[in-house]
Amino acid sequence: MKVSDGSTRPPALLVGQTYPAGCSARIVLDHVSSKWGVLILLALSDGSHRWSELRRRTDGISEKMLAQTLKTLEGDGFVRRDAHAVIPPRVDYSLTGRGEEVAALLKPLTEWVAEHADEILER
Amino acid sequence: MKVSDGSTRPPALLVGQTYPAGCSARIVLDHVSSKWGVLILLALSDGSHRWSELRRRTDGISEKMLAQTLKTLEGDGFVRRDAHAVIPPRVDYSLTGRGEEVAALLKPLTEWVAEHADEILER
DNA sequence: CGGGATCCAAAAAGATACTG
DNA sequence: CAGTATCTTTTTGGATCCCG
Repeated sequence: MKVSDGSTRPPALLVGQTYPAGCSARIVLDHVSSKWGVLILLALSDGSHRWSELRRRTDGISEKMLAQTLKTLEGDGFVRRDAHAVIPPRVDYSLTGRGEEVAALLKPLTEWVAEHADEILER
Repeated sequence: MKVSDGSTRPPALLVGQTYPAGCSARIVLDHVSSKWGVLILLALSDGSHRWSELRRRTDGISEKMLAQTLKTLEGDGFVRRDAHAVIPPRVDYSLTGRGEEVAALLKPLTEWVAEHADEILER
């Protein structure tokens, strides 16, 4: 008899490992802790922003990566997208409740890094 | 008269932005929050481990990326490398004080993600 | 065992042009 | 303005060989 639940993903925890490759935690962690994911979650942590604002605030990001990262974060339910039917178009992005939760956890990390970065890189 | 301090890196903060591209905070943040950086800091947060252990614990990592990530984290002063002059060679990796600090900040994030990942990805 | 060096294939990121 | 489509460049990863 088959006991598989049909999932193709590895379990969340294996003894002696951090997380198995391809497990759900690794997938979501990659989204959240990705180079641009962190910065966008951070940029949205002080409220709603438009596409063009996010592009400026997230210095150095390409349009492609902004679109891609926003879609990923929206797909994970971290970011809400509000498109207004006006001309010229206006789209606002903001954090969901779930997004606020991770952003709150991200914040201490980024603050610690910002405080110590110069010291870390000197030499 | 020139007032530059000789640094080629942007300042740590600019109004209306998260962090400027290429600034020290962004550089260190990329190291810490990188796909493998997070997992290795996490793997070391419960104590010292050997190369081969880290390779197994960090499921899916290649030798190349393990070496590269360890060097980066060592260069940033997050990881300490202890090579014992024995045959066969034995090298232990552990967190420095600074490494413990970031790992402590990383932990709540990874735990939150591990707890919610399945729910986030379902559908 | 714990790597470093090299070469190649694949994937991710970036730049740019174009569109509703 | 807010993207999409396309092309190029960079980064990553795997495999292999070598060495102390």
